[in-house]
Amino acid sequence: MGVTIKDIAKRAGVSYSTVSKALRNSPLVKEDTKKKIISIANELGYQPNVAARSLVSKKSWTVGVVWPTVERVAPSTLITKINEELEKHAYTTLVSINKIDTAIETFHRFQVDAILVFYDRDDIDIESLPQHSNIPILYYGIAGSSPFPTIDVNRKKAIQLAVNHLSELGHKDIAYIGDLAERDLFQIEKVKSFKESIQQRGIELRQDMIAQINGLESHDGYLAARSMLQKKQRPTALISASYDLTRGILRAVNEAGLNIPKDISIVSYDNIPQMQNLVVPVTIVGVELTDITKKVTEILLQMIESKEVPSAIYLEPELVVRKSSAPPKDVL
Amino acid sequence: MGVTIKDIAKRAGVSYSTVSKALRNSPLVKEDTKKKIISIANELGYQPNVAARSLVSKKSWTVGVVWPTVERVAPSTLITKINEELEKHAYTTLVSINKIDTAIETFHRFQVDAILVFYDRDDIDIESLPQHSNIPILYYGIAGSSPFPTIDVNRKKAIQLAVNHLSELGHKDIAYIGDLAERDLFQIEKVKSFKESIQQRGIELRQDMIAQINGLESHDGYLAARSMLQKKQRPTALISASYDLTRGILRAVNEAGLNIPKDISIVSYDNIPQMQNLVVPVTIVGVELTDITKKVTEILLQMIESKEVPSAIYLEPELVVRKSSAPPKDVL
DNA sequence: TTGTATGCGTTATCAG
DNA sequence: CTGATAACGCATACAA
Repeated sequence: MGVTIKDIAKRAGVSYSTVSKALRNSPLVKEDTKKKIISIANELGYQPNVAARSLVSKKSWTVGVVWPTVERVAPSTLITKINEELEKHAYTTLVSINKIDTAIETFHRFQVDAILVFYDRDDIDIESLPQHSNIPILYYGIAGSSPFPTIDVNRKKAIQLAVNHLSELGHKDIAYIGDLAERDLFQIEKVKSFKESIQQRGIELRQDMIAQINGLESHDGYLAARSMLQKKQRPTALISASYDLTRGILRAVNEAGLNIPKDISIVSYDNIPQMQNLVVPVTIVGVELTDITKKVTEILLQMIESKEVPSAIYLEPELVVRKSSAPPKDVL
Repeated sequence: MGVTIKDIAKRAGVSYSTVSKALRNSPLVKEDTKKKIISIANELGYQPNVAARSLVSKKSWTVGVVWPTVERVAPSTLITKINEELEKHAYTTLVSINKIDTAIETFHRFQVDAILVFYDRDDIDIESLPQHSNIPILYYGIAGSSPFPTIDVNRKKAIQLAVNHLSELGHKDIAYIGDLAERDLFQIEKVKSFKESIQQRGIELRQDMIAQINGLESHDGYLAARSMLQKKQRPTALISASYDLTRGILRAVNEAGLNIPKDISIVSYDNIPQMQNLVVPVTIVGVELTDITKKVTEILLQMIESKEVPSAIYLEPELVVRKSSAPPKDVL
């Protein structure tokens, strides 16, 4: 059996309520007694029983993260960072990889203080979700796609920034390389935004400027870019949907003997530091990772304190211009 | 506040102890009463409070999984499967992505029934781990590298099988493609076994037959294979350390215009179904995924029932010969 | 400054 | 079959 405050009390020759106070660092306990109790607790390897504690205090100091698509790499960095951030505020995070409804159920049973849901597929059965949960639930995804408050990094706006940037430089033949096959809301959102933005700039939308690929791995980007570059009317600029794709694209461009940005410009989604360290520092659009984690943590804490939060929180993406984008040849 | 059995009792006009029994499907409650109570519970959206339950019954029906290296893709499928398997036995699994010692601490506070630790780095501070835990801990890794009982899929043996298979076919120039840069125990173990096995077969160990690569992505395998194939004394067989690497290797071989298995044989680690669906069905070594998940679950359940388990459980890898391996040309 | 008593939601034991 | 009641480990209002 685990060691309890009663065991400590016995050893210290005090009542167990004094132990409880001492361990919670209450000012109502003499320093000497406190020290003694704490040292005994450490000696015995005491771990407070969450069950008992949260039963009485109705707080578990735990945030549940719902992450049914573990296989996807993208959110893992994000989750790691959010975990670190929450730790600073004394919260522990626990992850469930079950499907969304059972995961939420589990976290209810565990009485976590808040739930963060990651989900990017379009196959959620909204009906099956608890319509009013007594535990606050925050969604990370696309505003409006779920009944919960949602943090949206505004992929729509990000792609728009990319298109506008290239268009302002004078590009007319802009291609988009991103996954179309997956039933992935984030990818769908980005392609949609590409089409809209192109038309808003008064550029004719050519279907062959949208790559047909089936994955988000580096190699998928490579293949897509290669076939793009072989076209008779080759694009003068490429927009990539992710870091991994960009790496592949860079390889294809290199193999084709083209110069970036002289022969072709590249703008990539994903605002992460690694983008600077590629063969050519790449122009990027997106919300900075630390901005996301900070915001997510902030909102979660607000929800826990039962403050009102808006139903949609948009994070503003930025455009960071680097060496990979420049005016096209004919404009120079 | 959440709804409790007392709320249900009030609505049903019975005592809350009757409700408790009814919900646990006790035979001591009349069917009618039971039905009524259950329907009220559903109506109210009742969720049993794990805190209270595990406080009295000393069982949380939960297994904690320690997985500090979320960014690594490899274990994710495994964890998903283990989760499914445990579900069949009424257990919930919760994942912690914290570092190993704090994760174990957390799970202690949550009083989970067992802890499964995934860790493949060599930088664990064994001293910092609880030396005797009242909660059973199972390690997934390399036997002997931790103080806990360990499930070991015997990578050593697997690579040996690969080497022997190729050697028996008549190959002498066998190269190994796997990551050497990472401080990853699994990779280290495999390279080590390659060297030993080669020598055991009386083949001279050439250092240039071990690829120097820095990652486990498909593209890393591609690059490594390409440079291998350009050597003056080209290997007649390649052993790959993982599925992803193999995909890259296949591409490189194809580009070089070589035929598998006529010009070169391929044997890959990772016993997963996808291996059959590559351009050439690939000969593989390793323990089948389902064998691993079944075994892990079995051992976990045994530990929970406080049965003794051996300190090292080796899972026997198998060799599945497919189209990608054949005798070298000179032997034909 | 310390100790006593109560209750959190549930299960389990015992009496009705 | 059903209903009191004790106990699980802890925090806290209150008493000493």
